[in-house]
Amino acid sequence: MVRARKSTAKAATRRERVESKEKAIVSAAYEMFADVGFSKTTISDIATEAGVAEGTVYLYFSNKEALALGVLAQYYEKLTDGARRGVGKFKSTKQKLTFLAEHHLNSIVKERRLLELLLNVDRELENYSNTHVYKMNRAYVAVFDSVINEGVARGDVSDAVAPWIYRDIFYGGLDYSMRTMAIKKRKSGVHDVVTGLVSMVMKDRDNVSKFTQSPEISGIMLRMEHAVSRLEKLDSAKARQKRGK
Amino acid sequence: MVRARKSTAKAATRRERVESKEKAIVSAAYEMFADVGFSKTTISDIATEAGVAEGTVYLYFSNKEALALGVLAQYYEKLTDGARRGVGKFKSTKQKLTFLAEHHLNSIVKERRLLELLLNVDRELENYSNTHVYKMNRAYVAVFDSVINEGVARGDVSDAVAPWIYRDIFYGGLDYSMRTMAIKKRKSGVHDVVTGLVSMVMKDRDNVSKFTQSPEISGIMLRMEHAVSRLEKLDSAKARQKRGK
DNA sequence: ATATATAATGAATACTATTCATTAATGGAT
DNA sequence: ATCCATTAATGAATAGTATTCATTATATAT
Repeated sequence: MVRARKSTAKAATRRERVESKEKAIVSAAYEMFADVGFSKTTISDIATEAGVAEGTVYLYFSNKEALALGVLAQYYEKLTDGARRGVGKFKSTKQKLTFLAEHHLNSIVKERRLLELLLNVDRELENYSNTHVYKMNRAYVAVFDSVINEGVARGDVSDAVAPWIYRDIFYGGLDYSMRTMAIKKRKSGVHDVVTGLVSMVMKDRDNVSKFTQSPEISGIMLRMEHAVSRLEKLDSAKARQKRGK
Repeated sequence: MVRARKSTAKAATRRERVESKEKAIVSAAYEMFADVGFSKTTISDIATEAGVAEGTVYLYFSNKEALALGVLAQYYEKLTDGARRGVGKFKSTKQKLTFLAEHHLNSIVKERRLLELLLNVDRELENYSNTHVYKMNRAYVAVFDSVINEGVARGDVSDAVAPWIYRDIFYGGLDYSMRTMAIKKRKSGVHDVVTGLVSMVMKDRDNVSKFTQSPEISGIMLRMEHAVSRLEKLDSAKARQKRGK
């Protein structure tokens, strides 16, 4: 940790040094925001941790909130990267969705406070749609969207619901589930949440068996079975008759 | 607004006066938190609006955050009341869920900042489960839970997913949808979100018709129909034969 | 009417984000 | 190598706000 800030000194060009200092500040902030939350970490703490003076922070970020946006940008970068990588490894829509759900849950469980940071900071701005974080968020959820669109094309996902609604239900459901799991202190629920959510998004093929085993359908099938077997007997009888003629 | 604080003077007993003053403070805070958000309203503003001195606020709430919890308690009271009333008016699970979704969405759209307040303040506390707000939250979602449990008993809702997971998906989905609608500035989506969400929670009976009209199933049914009608013809022919004997 | 307890006040305190006048470091020109 | 101009960094000073607390007012009981 002491040596971490040496990276500042190593860099050769001025530009590089400046950039690495910015990274040092963001990293320090990232760590502390994730650790004790936004309101409880002071600029002074961050500056100390990053090995700079308080005023220096303001050379890189216009205020504490802007710094939070910087942290979130880095957060999304990690998230998006993981999502893209993972989705590439799977073939079926169901597998891809399952991966995305698990990946999201695991990530936000570890850095739960950053999610809160996101929810706070986010829409204080009026022009949120123009911020960098917004664009990073779009990039992240674009991974989900493309899986959904592909799923619709393949017939795995119903097109009765708009993709953006699936998306909000998916991530809203995951985030809220994470919260209640955190409160209840059981992480056992992860699997149940993921399968529940995925099954709700997928046009569930398994439901076919539920249908065929439902009283209505199975009753009809039974009657038809009888009818057909009777028909077959008659048919073969008739055939024998004909042959016998 | 000037006259609002007269209610303080009207009360007869000391206890009543104290309680009405507490209400005045909470109401002032409620209004301002909902209006400009937590961080941008000062205790001084709240005190002025409530017609008391700054120090007085601290006689009723130990700090700003505790005041926020008081505000949220009142918020939940309203929400829960509306939810209970409305659910009572409907018979079917689908109608009840639809009502709950619409009620929630409409409420949080109007007082969106309070939702953010909730998400912020909430789990800063380690002992969140012991807070009053937590209990109020439980009371609110209990309305949903009872609808789900009833739905499962009636066969309208699959019991493959745990109620608490339905709940998090439901409210998480609603809250996140509200946010994206707020960003995109279209409130047109409300209906789509509600029907989408409700259809995902319900064991959708409408899917029966989708199945029976699907190429696979309708093909089988057609062939069976032919077979059975042939059987019936043969049957009646045989009957005629017998009678003719 | 007085004493005692309860409530309310607002100036003083403490904590932090943010600014800004001052100082240091850097890289190119001579 | 030295100087100059530009860029970067510093941290003490400022400003804003939550919170405390010594003091004052009000209400109830005797």
